[in-house]
Amino acid sequence: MAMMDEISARVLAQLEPEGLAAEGQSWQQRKSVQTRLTILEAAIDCLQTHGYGHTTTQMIAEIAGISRGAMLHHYATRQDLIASVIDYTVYKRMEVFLQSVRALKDSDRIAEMAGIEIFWQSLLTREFGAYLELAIAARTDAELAGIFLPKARRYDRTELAEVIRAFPEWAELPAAYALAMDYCNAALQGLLINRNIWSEKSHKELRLFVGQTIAMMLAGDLPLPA
Amino acid sequence: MAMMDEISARVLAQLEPEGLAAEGQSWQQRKSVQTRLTILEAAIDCLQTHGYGHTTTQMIAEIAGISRGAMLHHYATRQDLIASVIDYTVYKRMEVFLQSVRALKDSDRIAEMAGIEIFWQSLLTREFGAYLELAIAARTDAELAGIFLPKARRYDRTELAEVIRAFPEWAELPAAYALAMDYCNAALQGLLINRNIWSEKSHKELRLFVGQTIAMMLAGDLPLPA
DNA sequence: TCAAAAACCGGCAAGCTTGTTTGTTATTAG
DNA sequence: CTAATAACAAACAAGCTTGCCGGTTTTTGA
Repeated sequence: MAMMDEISARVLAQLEPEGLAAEGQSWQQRKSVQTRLTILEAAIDCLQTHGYGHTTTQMIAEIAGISRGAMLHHYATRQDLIASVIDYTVYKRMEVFLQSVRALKDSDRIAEMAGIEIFWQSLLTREFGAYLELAIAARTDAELAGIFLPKARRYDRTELAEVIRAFPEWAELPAAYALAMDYCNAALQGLLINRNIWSEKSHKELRLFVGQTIAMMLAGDLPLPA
Repeated sequence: MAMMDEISARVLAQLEPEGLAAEGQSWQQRKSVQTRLTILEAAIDCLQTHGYGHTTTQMIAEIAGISRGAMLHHYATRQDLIASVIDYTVYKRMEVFLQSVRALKDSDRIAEMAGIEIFWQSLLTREFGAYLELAIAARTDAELAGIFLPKARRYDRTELAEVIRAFPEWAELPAAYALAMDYCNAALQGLLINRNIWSEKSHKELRLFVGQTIAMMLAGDLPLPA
């Protein structure tokens, strides 16, 4: 448990956004950090609720409860704000995930489906909702892609390198591990974007199936592609 | 082959958009249909290139090569146009898919991976690019969701009911069939939205793995969830 | 104490998007 | 032939979004 905490701290430090760490400084700096956090949380809400295209700076300022002028003092342009939102959502995504893993008792952790369920729950958070909006928007917005893709790839590498510490049983199957991670992400994200189209029953079945498949990979019961 | 054509015709008729079928009418009607098709194709291009949020009526008219006034004669509001685009993309998506299936020789059709490859290719089309944009936008746009979700669900039902005719070997496993369809869609769509984030190598591996899994389902080598 | 800096607020201009309106040309029906 | 209708074009008003600027209050450091 102590080792787990240490790992979490290290991983989070890797992804931690820049302007938000200084907590023990002057009164102004603490206030500034607090206001920025409020703005970023408001931006996440707006992204999740209204989508990237319909999220305006006015809207974010209103949700955050400050004037637009004050917000532009902290984030000079919309792009500056979005860049910080990306850092923040990536950070929070990993934070939520590690927190869930840490909350598992060891007995639960080893049980089948526990990892899948944590993955799935992490996709239902506000943070991932915002992240998905940015990921989709980056596909058609070259400027956004320029700042989003490097950060997304960095998150992926970090996730790959650290999840195996949370589920050490995978260490014995290094070849299958990376595949299993991608598989889990792809299947569950695909499930997510079809959430409003498919029936709840189909959803549960497919989620069970994915979990079952991963359990079989772990048991070595599924052949890997050449 | 003749039977295949007949099925395609029936399925396409089910999904065919309203104002675009009348081909043998007066000169004006033919011209009108042609212009509408040009507009819809332009809209697909814009959606795929600039995303739902940044696609403007002005932009669509320019790509289509007509004035905005002329376009608004055919589609009075932006919503009217989007609704037609949804119908049209759903129609084209099925058309492309059935066309690919029909082009398969029977020997190829039975081979493993053929179905997966067709699915994957159909996700790389302009039509599906536009469809995905609308699907994502519908998650945060209640008005769009109102017109998109019913059509998307109808497409899903049609796909489920008709793909089994193209791959009759699944008829012997009715319980697994619906699951396999959802699985295929979820995994490949999840793969698609991570296309710019993951490496090409990971992509190929995962695509192979999904195909392999489905082949195992077809062979009855994978247990189904309770 | 006091000047500099930071946090914050409100308003403004420029640009873009949408929907409407008015007008012109081409086609159809009686 | 002629009146009605459809296709098309251009201009306009209203609303929104963004970035910028001037001004106010609070905090900091010398």
